[in-house]
Amino acid sequence: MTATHFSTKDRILSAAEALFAQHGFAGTSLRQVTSQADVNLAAVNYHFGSKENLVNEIFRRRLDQLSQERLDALKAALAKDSSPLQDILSAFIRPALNLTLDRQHGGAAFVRVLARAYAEKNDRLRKFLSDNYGHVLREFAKALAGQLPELDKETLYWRLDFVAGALTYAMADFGMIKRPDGVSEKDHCVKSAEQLIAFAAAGLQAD
Amino acid sequence: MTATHFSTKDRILSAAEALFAQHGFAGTSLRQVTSQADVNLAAVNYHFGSKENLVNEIFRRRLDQLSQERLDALKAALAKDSSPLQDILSAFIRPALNLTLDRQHGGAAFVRVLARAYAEKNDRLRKFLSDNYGHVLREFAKALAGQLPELDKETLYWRLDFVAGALTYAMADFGMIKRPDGVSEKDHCVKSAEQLIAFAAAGLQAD
DNA sequence: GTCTATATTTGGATAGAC
DNA sequence: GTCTATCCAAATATAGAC
Repeated sequence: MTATHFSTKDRILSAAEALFAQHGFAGTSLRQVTSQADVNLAAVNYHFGSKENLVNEIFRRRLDQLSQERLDALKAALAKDSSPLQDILSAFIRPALNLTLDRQHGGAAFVRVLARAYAEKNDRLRKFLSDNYGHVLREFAKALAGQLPELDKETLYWRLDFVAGALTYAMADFGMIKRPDGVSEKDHCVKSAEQLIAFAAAGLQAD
Repeated sequence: MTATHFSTKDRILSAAEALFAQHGFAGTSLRQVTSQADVNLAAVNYHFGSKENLVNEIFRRRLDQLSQERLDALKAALAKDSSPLQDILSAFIRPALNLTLDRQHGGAAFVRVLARAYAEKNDRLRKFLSDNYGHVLREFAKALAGQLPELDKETLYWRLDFVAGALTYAMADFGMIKRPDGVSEKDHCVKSAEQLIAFAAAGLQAD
């Protein structure tokens, strides 16, 4: 396979990701997917077995990479002499927000798929995500707890939930903030990350 | 109509709200709705014209009340000699979290419907919400700006987005935090509000 | 306003040729 | 691995009796 060739499987994944981002899982038909991917209707069931499994594969393709980037960044932050809160938060937040930059490869669409997944609260999908990627969150909770020794565990978990909510919201571009015309996408993303890290660090350290 | 009588229309609204919360808009069929409401399949189209209009009516029923409660609480907070940040945030956050307590009347389900609405990013629905309830958010932004004079407008809007995200996330119970067995629902809600207000106030005041 | 019955469309999935 | 054709279930919506 050359660098410019995309297999039927890849084309289906990318088309499905874009459509799921726009219309949701239930709101997207396999006919739309195969049409946009320019493959035959039967191809989805051939390559993925079912619509549900196609959804799982979309998550796997993105989250394997995102988790690795987050853990690598966390490791680097913890390896330093001091590991300020901001560096740990940065390790969690920046790789996620960077996905929103990746329009070329559909990362931006995936971010919205992820936000939908939270809203859907599909039990099987949640179990899939928890089983496969829950350990990443636990690593970060542990690292943050180390920097906030005065905080009781319960409060820490509350606040981590709030950070996750703010991040999801910011990533999926739900809010009022729109990128101004003069600002590049990359600069906007960097700014988002800085703003969120400062906000989250202060919130985590509230009295 | 007596206090204990619920019209076909009301029963449809409540059943639809509960089902939309659980399975999403596209994921819920009118057959499920009419079956759960114990009305005939044809009743939805008779009373609401279409599925889409049924969705809008669900939002109208809840948001008219929520917006009024928020604005009343804001007015009360601003009428006092001093209006600390926490009181303004409380006016925004508590009425929303109180909805999660209202299991009797389905408010808890609506909260998740609202979270879905953000994720859906349905343009017609977003316009409906912005047109009808956008002024509430602007009132709060103005009030908060008055308490944070040193903050530039752009940063304020960023942080408001983060607060909205954290609130949505907390309300819809997406995160890791689960209500412990020994704690009543009401206590859990009060605790959520306190935690979020403290977190948001600190975040808003970050350097 | 409510019912039964049904028209019409659309969806996921599969069989079987190539 | 890919295609056409098709099955079958489920969906929205409507027509017309009561």
